[in-house]
Amino acid sequence: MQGKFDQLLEKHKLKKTAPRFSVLEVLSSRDVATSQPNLEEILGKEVDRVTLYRILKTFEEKGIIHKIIDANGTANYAVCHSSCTEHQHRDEHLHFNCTVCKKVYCLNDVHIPAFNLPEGFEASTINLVASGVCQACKAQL
Amino acid sequence: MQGKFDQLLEKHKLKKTAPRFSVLEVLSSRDVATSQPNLEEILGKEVDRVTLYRILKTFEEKGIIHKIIDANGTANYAVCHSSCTEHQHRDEHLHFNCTVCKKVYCLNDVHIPAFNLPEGFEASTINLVASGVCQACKAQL
DNA sequence: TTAAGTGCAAAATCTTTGCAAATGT
DNA sequence: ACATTTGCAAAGATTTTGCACTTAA
Repeated sequence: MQGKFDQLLEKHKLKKTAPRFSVLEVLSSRDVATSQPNLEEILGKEVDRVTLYRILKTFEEKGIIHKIIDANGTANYAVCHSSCTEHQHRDEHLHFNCTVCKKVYCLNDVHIPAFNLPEGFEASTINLVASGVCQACKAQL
Repeated sequence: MQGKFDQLLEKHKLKKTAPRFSVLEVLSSRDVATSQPNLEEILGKEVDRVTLYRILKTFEEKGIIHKIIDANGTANYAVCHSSCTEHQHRDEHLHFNCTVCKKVYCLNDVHIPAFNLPEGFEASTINLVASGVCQACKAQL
């Protein structure tokens, strides 16, 4: 299904280049968010490190992928699940950061419960990251 | 009230040095978390950058301060509000990251609501960061 | 053809490490 | 006096910038 990426890039008026396809392939082949260092490792041969920075930045601005900062401050990326646009990201679901395998799971089904902010505060984005041991890693203990 | 810091350092078997007092003074004089770059700026003359890294690391390990990674992946620090120990941090309250003034507020009064993790996942730490415009900044618009 | 995108080199930052000198107990 | 802690210098890592070359449209 190559056409999927074609459409995606077209939709955002981005040129269909080899490095961009590589990035999309890696990110969409995974059910978890991928850290930038990890991406570099995987794409090392095909995509220049600087190009990767620029692609990730562009994709994020266009709403194609979203960035999750994990507990260590490392950027992780995942293709946007629902309808992110250039103007508004909608990735307000729970992320789970496994401390053993370092994976960041996008738990799309768990929605963030409501809470009250003090008078005068207004939130535009909410980020909920839980850290602990994931399903898979716990099974191996 | 100099004695407060003295006690704090004694309690954790840390030597009472000038740089450490400086860090504690800055952090506790503020009701918001302070970013590391900001700390460097403030302490630039009195504390070496490397020393600052080490102090922050030590303090965090001892449970004297806690680290909040903001939406940009930058580390922010605040003195622990309640009873953090070397073994367990209890900073599971909401943080509010203002996109205008960049401050990170510790909203100790807003507790994180409960949510259900999928089978097999177990969270040891929870981090909830809301981004938006804070009280003070909104008033100035 | 030409604007957008890439890759390399190099600058600018940020973070860590090693070690001698200084400091608190 | 002795173990800790600091400050400097230097290595390592990360991120950004500039610019010539390449490529998709």
